[in-house]
Amino acid sequence: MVVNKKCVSRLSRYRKALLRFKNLGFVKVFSDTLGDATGVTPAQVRKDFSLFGMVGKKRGGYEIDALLEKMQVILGKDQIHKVIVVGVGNIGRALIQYKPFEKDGISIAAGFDIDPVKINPKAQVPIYPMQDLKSYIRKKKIEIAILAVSEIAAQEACDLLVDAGITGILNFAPIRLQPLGDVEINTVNLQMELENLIYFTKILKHRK
Amino acid sequence: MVVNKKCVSRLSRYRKALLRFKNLGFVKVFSDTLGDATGVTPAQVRKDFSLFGMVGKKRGGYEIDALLEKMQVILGKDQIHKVIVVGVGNIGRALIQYKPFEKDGISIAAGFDIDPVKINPKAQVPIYPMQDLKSYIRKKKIEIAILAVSEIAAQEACDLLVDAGITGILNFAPIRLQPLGDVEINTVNLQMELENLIYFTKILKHRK
DNA sequence: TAGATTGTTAATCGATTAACAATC
DNA sequence: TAGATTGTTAATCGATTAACAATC
Repeated sequence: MVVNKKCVSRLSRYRKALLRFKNLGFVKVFSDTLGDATGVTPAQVRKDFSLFGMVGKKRGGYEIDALLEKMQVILGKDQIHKVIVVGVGNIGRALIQYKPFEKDGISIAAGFDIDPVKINPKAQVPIYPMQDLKSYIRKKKIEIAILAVSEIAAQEACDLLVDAGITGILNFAPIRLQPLGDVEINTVNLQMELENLIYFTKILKHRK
Repeated sequence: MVVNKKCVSRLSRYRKALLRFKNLGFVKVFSDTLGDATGVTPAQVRKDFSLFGMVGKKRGGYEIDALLEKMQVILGKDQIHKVIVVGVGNIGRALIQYKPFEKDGISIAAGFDIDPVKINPKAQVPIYPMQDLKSYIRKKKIEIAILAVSEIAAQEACDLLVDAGITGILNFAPIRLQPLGDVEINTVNLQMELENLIYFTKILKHRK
């Protein structure tokens, strides 16, 4: 079982490129071709594939359909994943309305917020009060939550989510969450990303 | 000159923790304390500091104020950075309104979009048509852009930005941009992040 | 002084890449 | 068959950690 995050991310990238190839009418790819398309060395492609148990034919390359089918299963693309959004501020609202998720098999099932003004159970994506969070997660068997609350509220919300049985959190609060239970957390720290860019931009300038 | 991305990200983290310590009235920290607070080994803290030329006193630890001052300069916190947002869809709009940027010295100066309906030069953060992009960047000496257009429009928009002189791009389109010139690109791929969570969530379940 | 903490060097670890035998 | 490409092993690379001498 592959537990390397980068490796799994590359798998997503391969998959996307393969779908493109398939659309163009291709049936097979070589590690070389796919590497080119994804910015990865051919050796890396072959290594990754063998790690995930995807085999090709010496000299014949890899069959695109076979690869896609296997990836489908590995990445859980064989079913639609229901995700909730906790915190319906700017970011939360944007993600609730974010279209591209749909075609990726990700469906935003509901939003949650403490602010009574934001509650709207009748909306296309219903927004419920935080009190309903736990029962909703349990009833609908939600596993993944997007956490888009403020920095100060994030840890508490995280604890609630874990307690309710959430096992994956995409966190937009600019802090390192310290989970109480067994949960996978990916953090998108926008400030840090920009800070990073500012730093490297400065370096670029100095190099000239 | 440190060109390691992870290392710079840690610097952001240290800075944040140090601000917290300072607020609590602390004057010095040890690599041990700071490591604890940021989830980094003390050795890593010291290594990072020495890489950035920040020194402490043997036995005395590091002076918080001195560290912060140095970090301020390294991370460009001594000035306000004007950033533009290209693509005023769900994500773009959310980022334009995202409050926490302000206290981080990041100011969203303007938005740009091709859709005439979205243009609004009178708004608090004015939204201009794409035609004005290049002249705006040049005139206002913008260095960093947030790219929040659709996947199909992203590469072209990227080229425009680079041509106009942008040196840092925070990209939200789920593709690997292939820049024409010298530009630093950080990509936030939301689909991939969720896909990743789905994968690891599945693993967690199987382990039980 | 004795003790604690830095700063740096060396060791370790993990991930990527190169190389090449196996084989289609 | 000759040639090309996989699959895997070994080499390389880079980043993290451990260790410890220097020193406050």
